[in-house]
Amino acid sequence: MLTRKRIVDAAIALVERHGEAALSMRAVAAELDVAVMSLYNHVPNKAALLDGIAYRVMSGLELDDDPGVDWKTQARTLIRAFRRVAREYPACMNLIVTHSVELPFGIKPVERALAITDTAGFDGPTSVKVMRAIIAYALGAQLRETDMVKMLDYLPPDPAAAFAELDPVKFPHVTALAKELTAHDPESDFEFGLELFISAIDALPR
Amino acid sequence: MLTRKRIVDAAIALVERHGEAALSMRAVAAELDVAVMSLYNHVPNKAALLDGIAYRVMSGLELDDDPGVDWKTQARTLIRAFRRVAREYPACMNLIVTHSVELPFGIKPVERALAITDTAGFDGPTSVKVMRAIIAYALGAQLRETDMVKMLDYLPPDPAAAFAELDPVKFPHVTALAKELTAHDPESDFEFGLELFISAIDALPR
DNA sequence: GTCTGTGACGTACAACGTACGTAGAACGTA
DNA sequence: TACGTTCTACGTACGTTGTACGTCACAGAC
Repeated sequence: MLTRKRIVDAAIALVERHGEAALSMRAVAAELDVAVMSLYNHVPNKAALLDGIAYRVMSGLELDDDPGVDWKTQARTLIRAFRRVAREYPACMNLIVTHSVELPFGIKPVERALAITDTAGFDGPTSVKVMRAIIAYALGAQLRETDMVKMLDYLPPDPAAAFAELDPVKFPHVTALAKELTAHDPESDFEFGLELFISAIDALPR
Repeated sequence: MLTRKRIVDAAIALVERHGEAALSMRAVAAELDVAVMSLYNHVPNKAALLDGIAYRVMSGLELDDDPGVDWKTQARTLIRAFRRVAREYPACMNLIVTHSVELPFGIKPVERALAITDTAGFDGPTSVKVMRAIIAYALGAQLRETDMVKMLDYLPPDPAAAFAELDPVKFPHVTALAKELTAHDPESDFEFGLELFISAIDALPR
């Protein structure tokens, strides 16, 4: 029996295995060993399938509310939950952020974030701005990461050498930091920015 | 005479007028009143055309180096230069960030950013991390902004009402902040996050 | 004149999303 | 058992996309 759930599952598996470009209705149908048009009995169109992927993936967000700890720990936990999902479905997450499907986040995470900023002591308008800044950072970090991967794919076998070959007079810092610029530890990069953000929020006047 | 420059110009105009989805080789050819395949004498394929768009748009970045002011002002100026470009070519910028074309930024802005963090007194590795965090934020803010626009398009005529109709018991903060959540002032949102970031960087140990 | 590019173009093809019509299976009702 | 209804899987077909390939007109060198 064909089912919307089975279709979305197959689509997710397909995207994770062969990338976003491989996601076509025909490919999904082949994956499930059915005819293409059979899919349309359960999914109105491809955009809806993307929405289904986004919803399914985002549903994996673990929003365990532990009101015993301080707001900073709560905030870190929430953001890292997002990161965990992104690590579990990297290709799908990339698809979600770049296609801005439906509400990019559900409402539950938003509620959770606003609850956290509330316990941190901020008024409503400030809470919304803080949340938006964090969302922007999380989305952007995700984007930058896939950019980085793509860049390293394109670049010659030794990217650091390519950087170092630039004119050191015109690009003194880039050439000097060639090693750091091509090294790539997404997790520590992300954590660095996250702590930066949280400390800045902490320093904000109430 | 058909020219790569004319092709890229036409493509940019087309994207800004009718959106990314309207960018097809055939549409560009029609815009220039030439046959489709003539384009391929100057552009190897569509991906290269996207790269051309990205390069052209990003070249509009004004990187006026004014070493008289403190690093915070320099940083603000650099980031706002990016914002200015994004405001001038919103649709193209959206295309660039979502398709992560080529080097997402050129090398010159990177050099400039590292120079700024250098004068701020950070060592190399820290400078790279700081720069990456800022890039992530700038990219994400851009993304979040177009998401927001799309969301407001989809939502019913009065989005605030839709938010407010949610169950106030399950979503107390969202319903209470319905007005702030649907209000949308990209510039002030962006500036808020930017100042947050800069103050956090300022507070960082050297 | 002839030769050699070079760039504009037409045709053609594979892959895509999907509108539409059909056929068969499952089921309640008589 | 017979019949009508509903649901779902499917085949065919169309328009649109990127682009490989071959052709053809024209410009400049000799």
